[in-house]
Amino acid sequence: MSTAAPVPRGGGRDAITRAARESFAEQGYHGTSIRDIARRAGLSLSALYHWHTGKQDLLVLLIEESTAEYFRRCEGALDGVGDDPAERLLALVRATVEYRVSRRVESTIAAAEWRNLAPEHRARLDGLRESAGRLWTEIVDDGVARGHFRCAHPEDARRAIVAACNAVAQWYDPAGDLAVPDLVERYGEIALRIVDGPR
Amino acid sequence: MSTAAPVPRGGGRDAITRAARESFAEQGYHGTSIRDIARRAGLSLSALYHWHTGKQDLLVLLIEESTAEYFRRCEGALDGVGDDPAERLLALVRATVEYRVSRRVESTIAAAEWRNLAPEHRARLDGLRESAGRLWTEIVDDGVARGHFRCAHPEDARRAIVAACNAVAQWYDPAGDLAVPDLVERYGEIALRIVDGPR
Amino acid sequence: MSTAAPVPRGGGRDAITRAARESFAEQGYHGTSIRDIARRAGLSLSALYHWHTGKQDLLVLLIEESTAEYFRRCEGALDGVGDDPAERLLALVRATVEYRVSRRVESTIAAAEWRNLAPEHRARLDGLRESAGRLWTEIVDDGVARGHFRCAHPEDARRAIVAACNAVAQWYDPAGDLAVPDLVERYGEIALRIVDGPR
Amino acid sequence: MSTAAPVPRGGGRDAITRAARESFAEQGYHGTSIRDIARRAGLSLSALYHWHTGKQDLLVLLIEESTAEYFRRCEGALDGVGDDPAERLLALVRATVEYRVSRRVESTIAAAEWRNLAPEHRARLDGLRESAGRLWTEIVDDGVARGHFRCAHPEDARRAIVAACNAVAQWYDPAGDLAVPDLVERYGEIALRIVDGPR
DNA sequence: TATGAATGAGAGTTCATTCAT
DNA sequence: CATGAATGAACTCTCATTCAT
Repeated sequence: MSTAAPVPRGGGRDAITRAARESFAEQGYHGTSIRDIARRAGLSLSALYHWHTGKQDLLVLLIEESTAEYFRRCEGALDGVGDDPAERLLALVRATVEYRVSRRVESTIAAAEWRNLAPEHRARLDGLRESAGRLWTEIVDDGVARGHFRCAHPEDARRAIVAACNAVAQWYDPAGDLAVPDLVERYGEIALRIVDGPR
Repeated sequence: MSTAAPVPRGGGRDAITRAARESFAEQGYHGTSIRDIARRAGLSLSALYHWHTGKQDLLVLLIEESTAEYFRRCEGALDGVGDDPAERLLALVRATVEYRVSRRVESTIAAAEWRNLAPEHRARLDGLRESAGRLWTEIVDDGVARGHFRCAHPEDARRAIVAACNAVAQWYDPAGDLAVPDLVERYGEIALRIVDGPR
Repeated sequence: MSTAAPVPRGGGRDAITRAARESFAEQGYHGTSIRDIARRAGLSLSALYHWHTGKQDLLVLLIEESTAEYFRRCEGALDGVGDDPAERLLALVRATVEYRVSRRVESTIAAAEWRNLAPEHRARLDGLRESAGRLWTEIVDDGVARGHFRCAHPEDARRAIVAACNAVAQWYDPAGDLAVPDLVERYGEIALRIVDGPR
Repeated sequence: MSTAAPVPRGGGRDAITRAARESFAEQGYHGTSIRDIARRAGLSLSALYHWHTGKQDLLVLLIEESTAEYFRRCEGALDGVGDDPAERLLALVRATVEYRVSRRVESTIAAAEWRNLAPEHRARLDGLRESAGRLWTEIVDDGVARGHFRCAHPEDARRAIVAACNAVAQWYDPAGDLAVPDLVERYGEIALRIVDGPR
């Protein structure tokens, strides 16, 4: 099902994170044993401990890296556009959808296994998560305030948009016919409809 | 954190399912030990096995019951309305949102732990799940076909609506200010916007 | 595989010993759970404890009863014959073979599960067992002393005869063609050959 | 009662099989817990699982190895002699008796715990067992056919001989006065008497 | 008589992890 | 860099048994 190929010299670290990524995604954090990961990576248990301090370490690694990337993508996307709410909303939709399809596995792990982060790590990452959340709120609120968006319940509009974008990871098939830019456009359209913005 | 009250004689079965419900929701299926459940239920480990055949049994029980209820609610809701697509869509939104908030815990467990159902049970329940999914598809497709809905990508519209409704379970607070009928109205409005239907 | 028929009133006790007999024979003492027995008897666990004090009780019952019967049979057989060693040997062979085929199951249990008797019970039954053993020794020794049997190693002759007779329980099929009297005659012949007695 | 000496590093495997051997022999398969085995081996429970896949594995190991050895011994013994039935019978008696006393413990386990082999393993080993059984049958039948043996019921003769030889494991004391070659001679004599062969 | 409910101890097995080499 | 050997705690589940009714 995976990397049965011999691990290239020095490639141990990568092989392990890759194996952890797949295992956590398929069976969940608690459903995955550290032996599953080692086996999948084609390495010994001890090799795993040579590179990582433990199972939790692997989870943090995967979630932290991909969550940080999401945040960077969001900020980058917003940097590139003006202050028009619709434009900004579309930028955020694009960043989210692209992230969700390009980092399908990690983003799903992040969503499902967040609660299994050790408190110390969760606390730290909660900050990032909320920052990203605030970006959406600011944009929607601003759009409503300036009359670009017409929605009676901006909070719900925001939640609906985010939920719709996130759900993409659950069904999108990178090998299928639908190209990412088209996907982005579709969900931009949906987002604008939800806030009844200009189309 | 829970049922510290002594379990009345013969009340074991309920105490256990209740405890399982809470534990699975908080820590996930694999993250919950049956000792956790027994402790939470205020019973011995063996009592748990007196009432149930095992951990899997408890999971199936919770998921099956609530999934079946969801399906019943959907059909009931559609039975009560005519064949107008918008009306039918609103009925389904109402059934879904009401289910998601009234069975918040079980529905979340169902979503998160579906993969942990033993193959035999999953196979059986997959049927129910798909049937419910079809209800959405039929309505959206019909609305589009008859010109009541204007959306270029009905599949995505459907997914967005479902995702938005489902997400309600993650944040809605039954003890808060927002009443369920209002909640239903808000998400009905959002759904109609997504399909660009009559409002 | 067994008594699925409803248990006749008051027949509880018998149903249970019968079920224990079968279960111990098929799966051994430790391999049999008391629930197996109750299920096989078509009774509740509690009914079992109503009639017996526990699992050990059932084992003792079966072994003791059948061991005592064997001893009685042996003594009875010897009572009926004179003091000719060959005659006496044949009587003992007959008693043993008849016992082994008529109480096939219990005698096998006795042989296999003797070590699982609680020390108190084992001590008591060891006496019976040895008494029976002595009967063989006396006869063989007497036969040798009086010149009726010609064997250099009477101990081994005795062991060989006993082993051969006992083994009958492992293969004899009561429903088969071979009648018990014929069987007895065959093993009588074998026994006489082993001690090189008159034939 | 056993190996109290600290287990030398890397000597785990042997210590465990030795402990299993003793425990199974003394208390039976079901009567032995793997904790018993680990304790007796002077190792932790987990060490046991490091070397073996489970309790069944240990049973198979012991039975398979010793059953195979018995078969090898039989064939070896027959290879070394001509086609005279009496000679061949004596060879088989020797192989059996020697095996039974040199592998007293394992051979007893094999006899008592055969039914506890998982079906897959039992099926495989049943083959070996039957092959060994056929060796006896062929010899006795041949002896009768050629007039070297005079017995009316060769099947029973064969069973009696085998039972007598096997029983040796139950009482023979390697530390006692009786040397194995003498023992072999005694049972050879008994076997020849049973078939009424040339002495 | 007979039952259903409940239990504490222990079953076999797997867990994440450590350590000497 | 990497391994094989070993561990203690925890896992799911079954055991023989008891007790209130």
